[in-house]
Amino acid sequence: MTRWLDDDEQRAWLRLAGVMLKLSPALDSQLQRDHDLTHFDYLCLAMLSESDDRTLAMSDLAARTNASLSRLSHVVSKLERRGCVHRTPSPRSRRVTLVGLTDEGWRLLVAAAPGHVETVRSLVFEGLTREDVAALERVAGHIVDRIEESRLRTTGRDSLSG
Amino acid sequence: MTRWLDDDEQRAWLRLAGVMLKLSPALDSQLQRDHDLTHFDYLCLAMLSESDDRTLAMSDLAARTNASLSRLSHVVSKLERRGCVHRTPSPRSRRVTLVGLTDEGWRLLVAAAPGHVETVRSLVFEGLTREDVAALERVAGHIVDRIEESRLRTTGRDSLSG
DNA sequence: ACCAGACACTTGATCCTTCAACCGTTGGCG
DNA sequence: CGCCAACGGTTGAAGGATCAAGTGTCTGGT
Repeated sequence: MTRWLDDDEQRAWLRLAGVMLKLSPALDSQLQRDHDLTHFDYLCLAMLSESDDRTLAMSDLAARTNASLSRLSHVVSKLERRGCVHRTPSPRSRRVTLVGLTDEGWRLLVAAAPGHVETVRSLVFEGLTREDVAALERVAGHIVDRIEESRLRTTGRDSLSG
Repeated sequence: MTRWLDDDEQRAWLRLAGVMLKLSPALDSQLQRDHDLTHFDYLCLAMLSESDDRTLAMSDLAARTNASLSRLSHVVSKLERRGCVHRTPSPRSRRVTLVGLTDEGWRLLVAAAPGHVETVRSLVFEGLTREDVAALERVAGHIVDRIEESRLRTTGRDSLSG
């Protein structure tokens, strides 16, 4: 019935699980210690900083940070209390709310970026060849795409395939 | 000052972050829905099932699941309440506690394994070449190793390097 | 014009994870 | 022997993520 993983796949899977289990905490821990930020907080600020007017709709920001709207909403509330971000109702449509990076948020991002990038470099990229980096991009992209597809497959239609 | 990421690295990093952000929840969600298990719960049961006597010391299990002792302790308590696992003081040393998989835990694992493996296969391995799998193992292993090293570097000695 | 359903979000409860503090045990050293 | 630092593990509180349910808005069909 079940097609189990062969030895190569099993080893690769164990390692990938290791990355998920260890890398997130490692990034969180550095950012938390140095700037009282989660890695996800940082990602939100970073994505906003790269957008026109440093502003995005909640949905767009959620898509770019790979997060659920619910998760994002909680985090934006937190960042808003901290003065890093502000919500505005969109003039285009009354159901979208725009999130904008404040000067305070920009300053925090600028302060946090070097340490974070240094951590990423030293934990991930240091010692990788250009081919490794290319392979990483390819495989990681493949996985993200497959997850995206499967989400569409299960939320899109439920009644087919029976 | 800071050595920023070049374009290739940045794209690869964005994708890897995407994997961490999306894959864990995807695995959790399937296991949660079908068997009321976290991916981490599952990993604990799986690691125990592959050990002699289906038993490990807390520290060993923590190492194999890439978890902190604290996290593991909470989870083992939960699995214990559920009857999947039991704690025993070790006869060898009074400070280690042994965790053993119960028959109930074994049954749960056997029931959950096919669906979980199917999910992993379809989200990760389907469509990857053998070279991709090898690259994944190599790169992921590299990252885990670097994190391990850096942990030793910062917890081992604090007073040196000044 | 109307209504059903989808969309864009928000909220509160619940659960999971982390953090700091703690306890008893053990190994090493004077 | 007696001390102390490190080890192995547990706990409770605090913060983060998820889930289910809710609000208000927009759209498409009739």
